[in-house]
Amino acid sequence: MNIHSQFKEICRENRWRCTSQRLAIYDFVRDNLSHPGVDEVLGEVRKSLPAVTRESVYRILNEFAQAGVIQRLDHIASARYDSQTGPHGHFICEGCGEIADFAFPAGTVLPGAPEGGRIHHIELRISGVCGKCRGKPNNEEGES
Amino acid sequence: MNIHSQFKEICRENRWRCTSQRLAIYDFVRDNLSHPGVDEVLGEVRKSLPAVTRESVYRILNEFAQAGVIQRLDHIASARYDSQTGPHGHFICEGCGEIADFAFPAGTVLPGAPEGGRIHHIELRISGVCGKCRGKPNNEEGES
DNA sequence: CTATTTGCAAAACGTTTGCCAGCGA
DNA sequence: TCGCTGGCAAACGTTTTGCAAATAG
Repeated sequence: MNIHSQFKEICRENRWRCTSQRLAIYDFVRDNLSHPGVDEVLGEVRKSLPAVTRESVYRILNEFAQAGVIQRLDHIASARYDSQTGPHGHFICEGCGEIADFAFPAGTVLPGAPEGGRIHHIELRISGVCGKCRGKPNNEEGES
Repeated sequence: MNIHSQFKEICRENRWRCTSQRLAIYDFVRDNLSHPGVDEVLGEVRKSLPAVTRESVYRILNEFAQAGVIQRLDHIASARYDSQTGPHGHFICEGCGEIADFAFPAGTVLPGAPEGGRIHHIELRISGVCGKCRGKPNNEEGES
């Protein structure tokens, strides 16, 4: 299955129109391991579609993320501060934004600093929906 | 050692003036496990110092974070997207903003969803300074 | 007394939104 | 044809910055 038909499949699943902008963005983002920002995507996509705007890139990437095709990495909307500076875990609710701490499971092995680098903070970050926010009206989440 | 003298100690270490605003913010943030945002801190601090501004809270919290007294949780400045949606690790350089993937160390135990919640993404996030950014001029980081 | 720090105001920045024309189905 | 979508422009909220007055040392 090539990228184009894979894309059409995804469009059908999500009831999206198969537009050139969506395809170009999907084409660049899919299998891309460089964690691009909006401007990287915009720059690349404009090589084939010069008229594309930043706003559309935002809209489409956010659609992709919401559908689970890709992941958006800035889970926390605005600045939050934590007095615990040592390694621990955070569960971040996408519904209410609440952040809950948890300890690392026993036996967790922490990776070392990359070649020549230095580590400041280690955080096992889990994003999802908390118990309170599931069961609320307008919540897409299934029950199971 | 009480909080006040602990605070004076920290001020001395960082060559800060020991102002009432800094003390009030330190007082609220220190040992606080609720991951407060700027407005939570502002609201609490204004109970004792009604004239404090949001801008000062930002400035002081960011100083604290830079000194390592607390941690700021939104490590990623602007939106970044990742085609890998499964659990993996990210090393985020505070200097250049680059994000590098790494696999979980063998034997890593992933925690389950919290009571009644659902997990969307799992990420072991490490922030620090990469090899390239150390050794650069204007870099506070020591060598060792 | 001096240098730092605050409050104020405004800028800067990234992101989202409303609307109409244009395009896909 | 119909309605989703993209481009445009403008709004929006958060965070940062320049400056003069206030204040700690």
